[in-house]
Amino acid sequence: MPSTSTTQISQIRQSLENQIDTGLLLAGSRLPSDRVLCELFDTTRITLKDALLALEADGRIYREKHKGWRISYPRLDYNPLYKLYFQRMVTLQNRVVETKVVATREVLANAVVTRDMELPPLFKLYQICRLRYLDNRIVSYVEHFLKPARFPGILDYDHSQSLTQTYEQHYDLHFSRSRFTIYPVAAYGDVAQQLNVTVGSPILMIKRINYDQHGMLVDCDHEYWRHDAVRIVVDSGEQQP
Amino acid sequence: MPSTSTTQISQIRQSLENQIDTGLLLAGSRLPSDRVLCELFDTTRITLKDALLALEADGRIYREKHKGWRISYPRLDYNPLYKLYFQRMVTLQNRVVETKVVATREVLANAVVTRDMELPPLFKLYQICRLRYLDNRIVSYVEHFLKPARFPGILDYDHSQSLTQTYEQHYDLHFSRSRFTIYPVAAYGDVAQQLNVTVGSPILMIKRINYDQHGMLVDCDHEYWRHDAVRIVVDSGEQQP
DNA sequence: TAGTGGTCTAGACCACCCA
DNA sequence: GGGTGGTCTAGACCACTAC
Repeated sequence: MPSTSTTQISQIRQSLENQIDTGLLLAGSRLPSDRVLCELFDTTRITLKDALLALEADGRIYREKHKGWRISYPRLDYNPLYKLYFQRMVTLQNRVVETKVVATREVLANAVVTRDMELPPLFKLYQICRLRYLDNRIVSYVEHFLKPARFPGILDYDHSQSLTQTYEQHYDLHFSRSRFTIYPVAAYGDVAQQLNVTVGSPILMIKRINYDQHGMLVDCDHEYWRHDAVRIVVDSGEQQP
Repeated sequence: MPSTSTTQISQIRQSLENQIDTGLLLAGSRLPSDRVLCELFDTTRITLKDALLALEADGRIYREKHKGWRISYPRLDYNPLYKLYFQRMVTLQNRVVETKVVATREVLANAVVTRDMELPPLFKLYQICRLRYLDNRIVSYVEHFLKPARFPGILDYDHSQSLTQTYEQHYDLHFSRSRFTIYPVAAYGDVAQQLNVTVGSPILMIKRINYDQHGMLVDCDHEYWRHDAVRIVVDSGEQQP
């Protein structure tokens, strides 16, 4: 049976968890300030923080920097085998997605991207950086890296809509296959800044390497997800729709 | 560009990260005790801990309860589309897996399992709990839930080998399809205890619901992975081997 | 038993958000 | 400018491991 640890940290966590489970604290609602919670549980800010961090790690609560803790929303199902525009996958779950472009530029491929995309050294790529909002809340920061030769002039298009759609309509490009690599990391630098989370917060990274209809590697994505916002769903033994 | 934050926490993190990246600290080697690190970085245990927690969240270091911090090993590639015995998937990556049975029993299905397995209320299941060791280190705690009618007498078998193999050899059962659901959670109760990690540590949960060759739902697994030990790899647009 | 990590206290100052 | 969260100090005791 689950051992009910009796540290203060566990007690505070269980108490808050209980309030969430029983619907006393609804998704999106804000927790009282940490000083108030300290009084409530008769403890110090550090102990309280440990309890909140555990709930954050479990995806039950989340925070935006300097804006307090809130109850997490249900996760979005992310199915890498569904060859739908991301937008459509979201719509099918009765949720609303919005995309904001934060940067489009030419960059030198870094070590990781060079290896992943099998590039020669000192290779220049197009980079498109975007933020994704789910039901009006930031959920992911995405960096696309494109081989320029395959996408002349693409930086001039509007990228607040589906990039996949731009590929199809303007570059006669259809993905034949993609390789997804998914693992937990922490938010540093740009990622922390763009997602507006504390440095070191837990993130679910989804890397994607895409091949066109001729089997050529054309681009790759780095998606950094708020780790409580998403859930990977994969059906084996079935063909994808 | 990645903004190099100048808090002590970030400085300590970057310093350690650098030592790891440059090979001065090798996978598996132990960090000095926290008191020593405090002296080294001229700071307090709490500040140091924040830096270590960030590195843990990023999967760069790990710990076993009361046994100090160590440098993480490369992640295992986990491909849900490969219909191999788990053991074979590991062997192909030149790594060694071992399984230890920690419990076999009959249990009442809890709310989550009842919903996931589409069971009536108050349903009894067989439960097999196992620990997986990768290269002699604990990496995951797995709970299997089996419908008893499909597996008469299975609790009497030896389960330190492949369960899939036991299914095939003794119950003429072959998986036709499986549904994987993967998301980050925190370690509580049994999970924390069995994995020997601090309550609230980050975990990657892999849920599996399995169907036999007649399309019947026969069992489900809850796999709790040390979140730095694994990496999900999915190829879309290809048939699985 | 010594040393380690885990928990906890009671404060402080700073950075940032919002009114 | 007041309140919030983020960072940081300088200690303490306890639980557990390894010897």
